Amino acid sequence: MGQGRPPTMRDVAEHAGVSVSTVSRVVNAEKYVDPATRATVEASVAALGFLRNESARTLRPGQRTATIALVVEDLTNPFSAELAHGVEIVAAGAGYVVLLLSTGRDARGDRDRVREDEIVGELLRRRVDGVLMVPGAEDREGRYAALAERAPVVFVDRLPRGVRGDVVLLDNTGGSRRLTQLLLDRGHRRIGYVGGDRGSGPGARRHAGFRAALRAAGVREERELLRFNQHSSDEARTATEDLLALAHPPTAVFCDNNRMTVGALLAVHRAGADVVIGGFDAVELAEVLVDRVALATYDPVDVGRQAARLLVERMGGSQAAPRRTTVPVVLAEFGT
Amino acid sequence: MGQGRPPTMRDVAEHAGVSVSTVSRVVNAEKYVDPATRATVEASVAALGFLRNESARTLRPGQRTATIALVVEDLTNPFSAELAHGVEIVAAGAGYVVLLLSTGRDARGDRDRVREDEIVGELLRRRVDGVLMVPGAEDREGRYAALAERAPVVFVDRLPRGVRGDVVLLDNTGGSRRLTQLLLDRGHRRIGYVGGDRGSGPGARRHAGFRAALRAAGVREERELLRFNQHSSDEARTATEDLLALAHPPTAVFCDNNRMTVGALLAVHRAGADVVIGGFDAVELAEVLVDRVALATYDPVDVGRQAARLLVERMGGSQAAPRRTTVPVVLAEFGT
DNA sequence: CTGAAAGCGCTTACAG
DNA sequence: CTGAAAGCGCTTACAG
Repeated sequence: MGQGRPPTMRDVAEHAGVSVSTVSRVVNAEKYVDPATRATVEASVAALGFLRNESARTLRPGQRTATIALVVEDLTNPFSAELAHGVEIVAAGAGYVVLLLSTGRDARGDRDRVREDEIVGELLRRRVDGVLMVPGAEDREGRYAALAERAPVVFVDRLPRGVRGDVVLLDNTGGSRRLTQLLLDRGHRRIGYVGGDRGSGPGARRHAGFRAALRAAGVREERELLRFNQHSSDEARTATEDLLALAHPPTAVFCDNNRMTVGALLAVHRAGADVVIGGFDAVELAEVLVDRVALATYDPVDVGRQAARLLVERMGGSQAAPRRTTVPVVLAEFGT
Repeated sequence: MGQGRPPTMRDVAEHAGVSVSTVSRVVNAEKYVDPATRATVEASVAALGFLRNESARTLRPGQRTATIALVVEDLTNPFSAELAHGVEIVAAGAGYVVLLLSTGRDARGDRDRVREDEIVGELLRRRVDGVLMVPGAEDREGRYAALAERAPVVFVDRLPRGVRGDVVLLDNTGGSRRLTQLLLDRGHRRIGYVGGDRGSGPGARRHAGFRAALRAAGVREERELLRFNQHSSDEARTATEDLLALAHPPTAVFCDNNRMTVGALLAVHRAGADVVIGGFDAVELAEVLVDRVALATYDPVDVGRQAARLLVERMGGSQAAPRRTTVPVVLAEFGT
C-alpha cells in the first residue's frame, strides 16, 4: 500500500514525449490540443495510472478546492445524519466533496468552544470553498461572524444572534403552534412541556409556538408543567416521569425534539399512563404507537438539499442580500 | 465574504521583518527559534489573521493531507451515521479530518459502479492518507484492490471477495444463530425470514447463522417462509404481509437488518397478528413493543472507532499482515 | 538561531 | 497547436 510516489505530470510528459503544459491541457480537457497528441497523452495517463494531485492544482490563486465543510453537533442525531445526506447529494451533483466535522457537546450539553475554534481554523486552513453550519445559539466570541467574513457560509436551523448570513430554517414556531393547537382541539387543557435549551434557536421558537397556541385558546401556561434543559432521551424520560407523578398530572405532553419524544414515549409506556404525546421531529415506528401520538415532522434531507443549493449559489459568487429559507413542517396524527 | 486573498507567510514575514523560513519555523512550533523572534512572528500572525494554507504544505513529498475518507452507501441508515460518528471521534483525536462520500444505490438496490469509480478517483486525487470503506459485495473490476494498492484501506462490515486487507466485522453468523436459537427456545418452529441480498456479505452470514440454528434444532428450513431481496422497510412490510397471509403462517419472523425489522413490525402491528419478531440491528423504541421483539444488537459507533483505530495504525506505517477485528453482537429480549 | 534558495506538482500567460 | 518559464504558498536542507 502506498508504495512509491504516485506519478506526476512530469512522468506522464516524459512517457508521452510532450511537455508538461500539454499534459495539463489534456488532463483539463482543454480545446486546441491536436487529437493525435491528446490520444498519446491519454494513453500515457492510463499506462501510468496518473491522477492529478489536487493539492497542487489548488495552489494557484483563484482555483477552488471543490470542498465544502458540514459542521454539525452530532451525527448520532437522525436530523444531522439526514441533513448530511441531503447535503452530500447536492454537493456531489455540483462537483463538491464534503468534509464532515462534529462539534460534540460538553458535559453540560453545551457546545465545546475550543473544539469549535479548532474546527473553524481547520476549515479556513484547508481553504474550503464554503461552509454549512448548524451553529450554537450565541456568537459572543464572534467565531461565526469571523468565519462568515472569510468564506461563504450558510447556517442551518438557526442564525446565531449577532450574525448576518444565509440561513435555512424550519417553521419551528408555526409547526409547534399547530401541534399544540391539535392537542387543544382534542380537549387537552393540562399540557406538559419537555424540552431542551429554552434560551434561543429552535427550542425557543418551539416554545413560543406552544405558548401562542395556549394563549389563543385562553389556556394558562402552568409553571409546574414545564421541564426545560433536558439533553437526552434518558433525561426526558425522567422529566416525563416527574410530570406523571404530579398530584394533578398533564393529560398530554409536548416534546420539543425527537430525543424528548423518545424519552416521553418510554415514560408513558412504562407507567401505562393514558397520556397523549405531541412531539416535534419524526420518530420511527410512531405508527405502531397508535392512539397516543401526534408528530410535527419535516424532511431533514430537504433541509440539507436547500442549504447546499444556497451555498452553491454563494460559492458561485452571488452577492445578493442574506437569504432566509423556511422548510415547512407538517403534522401527522396517529390514533385520535 | 472571501474578500481579498488570505495572508501568506510572505505577508507575515514582511510584517514581522523576518524571513519566510523563520515564519515557517514558528508556525510549525519548531525549536531553535529565538524567543523574541518567535514572539514578534506570533504577533504578526495574529495581527494578519494568518492561517497556513494546507494545500501548499501538503505539496511537499512525505507530507500528509491529514485527511481520511469514509465511504458509505447511505447516511440515512442509522448504521452508517453512527459508524461515521465513531470514525469522526477517533479521527479528530488523531488529528485527521473526515471526507464523507456516499455511493448511493441504483434502482435495483445495487451499488452504482460509475459513482464508486468516481469516488475512488476523487480520494486518490486528493491524496487522502487513508480510507474507511463499507464496500459492495464483489470486486470484479478490481476497484477496491486497486485502491488498496495505492492507499491504506480498512474495510468495514465485509471484505469484498478477492481483496486482501484489514477489516472490521460484526459477529453476523454468531449473532444470527443465537437470535434464531432464542426463537427456537421459545417454542417457535415455523420461522419466517425477511432479508436483503442473500449472495454475500452480512446478509449471507446472517442467513447462515439462521440455518445453522435451525439445523442444530432439527428444524427444516421451509422455502415458502423465505423472503429475500427486500431493500426497504416498505418492501419488508409487504413481504411480511405475504408471510402472514400464508395458509400456514409463521409464528415468528426473523429480520436480517433494521429496515426489515421496521417493516415487519408495521406489518405485524397492522395485522394484529400474534407473531414474534427477531431482528438484527437495533431499532429504537423496541422496548415499547414488549412481548413481541428480540433484537441482536451491537454498537455501530464502536465499529467506527475500531476501524478508525486500525486505519490510524496503518497510516502510521504498520506493515503487519491484514487484520480482522470482530465486534460482538448481544441479544436483547423484550417481553417473553 | 536565521536566511537564501531550491523544489513540491500543478496552471497559465507568453511566445512561437 | 505546443513548449519554456514563472509562480502559487509552503518546507527543508544548506550555509552561515
